Amino acid sequence: MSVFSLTVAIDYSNGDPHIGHAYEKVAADALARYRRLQGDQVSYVMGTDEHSLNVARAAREQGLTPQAYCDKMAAVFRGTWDAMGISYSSFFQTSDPRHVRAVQDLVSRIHDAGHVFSGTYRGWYCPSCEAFYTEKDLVDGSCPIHKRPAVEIEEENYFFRLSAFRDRLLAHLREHPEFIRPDSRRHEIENVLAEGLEDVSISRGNIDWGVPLPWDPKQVVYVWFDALITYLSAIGYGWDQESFARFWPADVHFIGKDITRFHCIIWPAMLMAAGLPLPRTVFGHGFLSVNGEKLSKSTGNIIDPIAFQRRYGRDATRYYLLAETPFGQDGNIAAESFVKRYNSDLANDLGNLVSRTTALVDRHFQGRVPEPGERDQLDQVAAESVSAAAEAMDDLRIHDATAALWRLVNRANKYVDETAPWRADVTSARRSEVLYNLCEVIRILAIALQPFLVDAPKEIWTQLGGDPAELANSHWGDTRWGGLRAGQQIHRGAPLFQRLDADEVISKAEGFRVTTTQSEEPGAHTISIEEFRKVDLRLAEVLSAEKVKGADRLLKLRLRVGTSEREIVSSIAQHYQPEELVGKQIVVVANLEPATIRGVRSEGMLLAASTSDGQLALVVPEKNLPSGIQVK
RNA sequence: CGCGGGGUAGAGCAGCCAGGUAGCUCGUCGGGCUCAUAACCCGGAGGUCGUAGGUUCAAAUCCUACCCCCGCAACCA
Repeated sequence: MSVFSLTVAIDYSNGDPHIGHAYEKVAADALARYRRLQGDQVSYVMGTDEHSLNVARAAREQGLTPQAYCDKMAAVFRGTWDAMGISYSSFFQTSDPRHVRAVQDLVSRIHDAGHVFSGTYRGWYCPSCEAFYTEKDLVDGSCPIHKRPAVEIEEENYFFRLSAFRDRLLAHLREHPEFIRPDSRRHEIENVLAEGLEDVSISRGNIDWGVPLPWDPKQVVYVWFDALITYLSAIGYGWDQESFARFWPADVHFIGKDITRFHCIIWPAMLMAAGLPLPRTVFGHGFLSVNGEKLSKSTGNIIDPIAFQRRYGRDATRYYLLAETPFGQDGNIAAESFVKRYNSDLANDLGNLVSRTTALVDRHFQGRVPEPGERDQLDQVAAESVSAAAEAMDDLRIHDATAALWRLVNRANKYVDETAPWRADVTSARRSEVLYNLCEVIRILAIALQPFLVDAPKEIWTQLGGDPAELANSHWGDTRWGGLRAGQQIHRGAPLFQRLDADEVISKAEGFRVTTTQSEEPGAHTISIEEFRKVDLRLAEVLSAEKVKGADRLLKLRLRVGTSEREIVSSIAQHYQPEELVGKQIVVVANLEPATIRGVRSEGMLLAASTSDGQLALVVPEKNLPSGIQVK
């Protein structure tokens, strides 16, 4: 028996699961189920990424210990995947003591092998939290708790000598082009490598929520290092050597394209440093949008996969995610495309095929599968369809696999029309072989559809009169023609997929609603009048404006503030032409600590309102007043 | 000149690497069938393949220039 090992990205346990999470899990689930059908022993690993400051904060806000909060969130995620029929074999939390030990073990190996040195780390620090943030944590460059700009600060900690692995990584990519897929992502990584690598910090001080470094417990392992190691710990690294030896290296890591670099550069370098084999393939899949708008954790626009499948069924949810968009490319979710795909593929093609076939068997053969005879080449069509589907799955082209199976569905529907078994002038023998062929096609589909749909295959099998346990134990090879026994009693059932009313789905858009959670209620944190007075807001007049070279978003503005002049840099180049700003009055923060951006000194900051989807408007006085006067 | 992907019927995509009647799904129009979930099957209309040049007997496909979108990187006082 061969082994197949795959993973999905562990989820940041700081928000509810949304359709984007579900997409990756469903795709991986299709692959896992397919490999099991092929007889493999499959490991499918997922989990939650918990050692983040935001997690600790959310726990505090809810009056829970970080661990209690993480367990609660893990239960939410697990519950979602269970409900969707995701057949994971291991769900691992990074707070699991076994994971903590695994991280310490691996980091020690890298350290002992001489790939770690101490150095100075520069990062974003929030004085109010007394803690460092990653860019991932920051909201518009500010601390997510206190909403004030994080300060760039330095700290002594430990570094991983990533730069030393550049040549080996390049060589690996050359020898194993399948290491990064799709190809476009490999090109991206090749370019990054060509430009050279910088060593990366792997620890943080001043944090107590995380994995302590074995050789310096005052520091914790940087969350990314920590998170990646889940791929090892979840399958037994450090606690079940036999399991680990069996399931490592992974065959595939499924990840979102945003984290390609971590998985294609840092992760393999870590493994090289620790003397472990690399995973065969890292697959960076595309992102889903909803009605053309990006899903994003920070703006909180999500579709709840559970609400969606409660309304439309989990097979429809799975099928839509898998068949609508080529895995690897970005996709869009919309009520219009969903209802079309549901009605045409699931209801009209597949469901109706089963319905008309069982109806004919019912009527003409008292519900018993008739005797086989001439196959009319349907056996060949079935074999081609099934093998094309297998080939597509082996190549991780999941949507091609469903398309291949639907070629059989469509051919069978056409066959019904060609043979017209309902007609009175069709001989009983002819009708018998035709309907056997159709039933056999349906049986084959029930087996081959199992990776993609979890409920419909059972229903089809049962309607055909088969034993569900037999289907559960079926093998991909059972799609060979002729497996159906004549005489089997069929049980005509309700339509597999009831057609949806397109107008109703589109107008109500149930389950599609994008819920935008406010990141924070206005006024949640109050400041005193004294604190406000510290901010020196002034009216200023734009004397001149020009683009900052080498930066797409930056404009350099020369301002008159009262009797003095100053320059500020602002990221509004995509919203305003330099010339249209000249002469305008704007509001600036006049006593902001100067900073140098892109080599240009900026003495202050202008006020503008912006939305998450990229609209921006300058704050300007309602009528012109002398520049330099205070705004309050 | 930072790197990469892309611009093909109303929509979404394939074809391009290995030039030679432009294909698929949905929609649309017409027909057939009436077993079936008003489903199924057949046929039609609809494309100067981003623009302009070039190579060639022949270019969506190769070459050059340009325009426009989208990622990544950079940048975000």
